[in-house]
Amino acid sequence: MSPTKEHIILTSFRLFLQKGYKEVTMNMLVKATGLSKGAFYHYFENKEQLFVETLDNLFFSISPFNNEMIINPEVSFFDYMQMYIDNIKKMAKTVSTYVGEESSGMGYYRLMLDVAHYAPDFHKKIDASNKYELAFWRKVVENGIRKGEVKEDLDVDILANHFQWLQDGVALNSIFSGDPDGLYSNLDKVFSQLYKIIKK
Amino acid sequence: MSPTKEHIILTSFRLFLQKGYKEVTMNMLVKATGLSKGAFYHYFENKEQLFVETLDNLFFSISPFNNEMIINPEVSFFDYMQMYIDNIKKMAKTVSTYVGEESSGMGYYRLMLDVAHYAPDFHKKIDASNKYELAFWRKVVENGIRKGEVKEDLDVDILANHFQWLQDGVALNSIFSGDPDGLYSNLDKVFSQLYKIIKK
DNA sequence: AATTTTATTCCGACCGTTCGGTCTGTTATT
DNA sequence: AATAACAGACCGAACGGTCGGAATAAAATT
Repeated sequence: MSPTKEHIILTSFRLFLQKGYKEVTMNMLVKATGLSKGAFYHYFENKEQLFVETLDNLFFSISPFNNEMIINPEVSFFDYMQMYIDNIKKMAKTVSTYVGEESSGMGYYRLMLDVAHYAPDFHKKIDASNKYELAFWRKVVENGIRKGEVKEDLDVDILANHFQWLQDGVALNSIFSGDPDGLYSNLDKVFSQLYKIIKK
Repeated sequence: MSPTKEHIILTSFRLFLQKGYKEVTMNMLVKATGLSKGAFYHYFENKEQLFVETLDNLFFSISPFNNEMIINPEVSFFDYMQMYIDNIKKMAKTVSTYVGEESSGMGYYRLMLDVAHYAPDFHKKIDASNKYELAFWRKVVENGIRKGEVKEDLDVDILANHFQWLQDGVALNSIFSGDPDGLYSNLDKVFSQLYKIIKK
């Protein structure tokens, strides 16, 4: 990909993440990139395609999962929990790298809503990502039960969902309360206590 | 308040809830109300003030709490949990009454983001509402512990937050997955299992 | 009670601005 | 010489908002 195009995409992503699709105008993008209208419409058909291509390149690369997250039967439930929190932390760092300092994580949710509205196809990708995350928790829970670390009279699906939902809720709340750092400490606290009561 | 103004506010709220602030144009509102530009700008200074006033009248009246939710020491933790779920259900029903059928609950979150952006003062109200909800859970948990229904070696604050975050996470997920009814069943499942493990 | 005056409510054509997008021309690359 | 990479003036449409006036209701005067 041409360096100019890459520059456009990165700058656009930053702005979309800060303000959302509708709030970002082409002239803002032109100004922010230091380029011209001509350059934009040379590389992209229209604003919507630019948005979609931007998402395709960067939005879905932000994921709390990496290669280390592949399930290893040796690793304990507790360690996976910590690993998960670390990855959330990394992901948040990645987002704030793109977005600079402003707008905290609010833009991330805004963008998810825009995705649902302007690029309904990507909605499936978000769905798939959620499914993947759920499958992760499912395996971790199963593993924990098999190893005798976690109580066995618990419904695996519900507990897997429990962790995922809890993470979503904490993230949502830390974003809306404007306390991005609360995400980690709160996640740590509530996960630890939950672990304490599901531990055999 | 004049019936016309009330009509404007209700119609506007419906549309804002469906599409978000920027996506709703004055002409759409004019058409939807069956009135005219003149009528709008007779009652409101500009679009933003209309938005703010609409929120003030309707958005903040939607709350999962009503008079029955005042803490009664006689009521068990379990019953409060059920009551809470019922109120969530009622709240969702209220929203869908306003919004008609479309747009599910996605619009609710979109509107919360718009609130944070266009009416930062209301951000405090959302905060206050969260604090209130948290205080509710806190009392319920304390009461549950005092009555010997809930394990006493649990941190009250964390557990109170736990329930609230969990609710947020389930709501967020059911909205994004486009399964509004999943909210109730999932909430029921995960709350029940959580209850099982915090029960003395 | 009838009539005039005043104020309110509402209409819709219209305004300036901004939006996404186009098009012609210039510069750099091959 | 030909093509790709940009620049930026420009366009029609749509935006939020204005304004003079018509319709209606309320108050005042006769």
